Amino acid sequence: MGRSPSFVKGVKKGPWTTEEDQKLVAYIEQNGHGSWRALPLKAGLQRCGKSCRLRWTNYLRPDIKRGKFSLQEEQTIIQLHALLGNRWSAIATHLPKRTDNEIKNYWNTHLKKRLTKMGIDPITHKSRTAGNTNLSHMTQWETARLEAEARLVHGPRRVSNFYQRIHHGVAPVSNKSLVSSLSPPQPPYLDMLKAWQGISLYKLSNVTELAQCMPIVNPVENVEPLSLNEITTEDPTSNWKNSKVLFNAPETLKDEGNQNMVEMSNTIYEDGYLTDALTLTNCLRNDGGGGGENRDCDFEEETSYWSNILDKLGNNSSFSSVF
DNA sequence: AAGAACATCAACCGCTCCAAA
DNA sequence: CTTTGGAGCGGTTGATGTTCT
Repeated sequence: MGRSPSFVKGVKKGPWTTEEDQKLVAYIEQNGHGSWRALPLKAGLQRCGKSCRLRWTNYLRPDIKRGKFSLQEEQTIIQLHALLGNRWSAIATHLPKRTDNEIKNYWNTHLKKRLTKMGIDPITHKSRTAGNTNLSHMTQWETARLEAEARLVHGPRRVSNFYQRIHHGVAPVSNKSLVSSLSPPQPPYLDMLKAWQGISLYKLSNVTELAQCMPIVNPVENVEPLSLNEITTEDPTSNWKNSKVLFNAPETLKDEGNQNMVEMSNTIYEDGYLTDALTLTNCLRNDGGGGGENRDCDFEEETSYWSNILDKLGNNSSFSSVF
């Protein structure tokens, strides 16, 4: 694999030999990489600094996990891709020991094809059939989602259900699309996604920061479920900052026509910071909206609702500190 | 068995970002 | 404020491996 070696101005290209690898590893272990540009000369390599950096970060680094991606890793990639698009480095920050290059390759060679096969657009993460008919498009969408899950999930599930939820909405792939995706009226339960979009637009300078507070943390096994309604606090931010177990409440959401019931099961997470977009949404709603309840409202009402929330965020220092 | 077609993934290229001068 | 250069990112390439016909 790789490319055939070529020599330009004494700089070697193409696949690395074992000897070159050994030289690079030995040098970095002893001296650190320092300036990549200066490294090849010091390490006795006829490579450019860029090539050395790439070889080290994508292959030789000791903290790299190689081999097959686990189911959880796959789901994490899909979730994050739905939110971040092709921001591989940001996605890689949530997959310990995996490199952005590896994730990118895995997406292009496996996951993208798999989603396409399932009838899901790998760019928007929306069902390709959803817009083609006026017949219950959410039903089709849900069918595609369930089919996707059935194929993706082969064992017991205890992973974030953010994937499920985000598939009901627009998957932003850039800051620009984040902005535009806020404009059109959407089904009320898209508010989970809107929460993230709103925060990213108002509180974060870039999407990478958003990724860093994504709900991808270690699930806690064997913890008794809490009712979503048990999460009540005057200061919602302190709730999810300090709580260990946030919720594990089964929730039923209705689609926009109130015709199809969609069962959603939330997952318990353990962490000291924000763990789930729905938790955020529901905590913020304890000001009278009621946690997790279905809300039928028009776009204007939604806009006003989110303006209030964003005002609240702006006045809350502990919230800001999380980000 | 052999060639074609497809899949995989290490590595390169060109671009952007950002800190330092 | 502008310029410069290093580092990093995402898209793409192409050699090699695998499957299909």
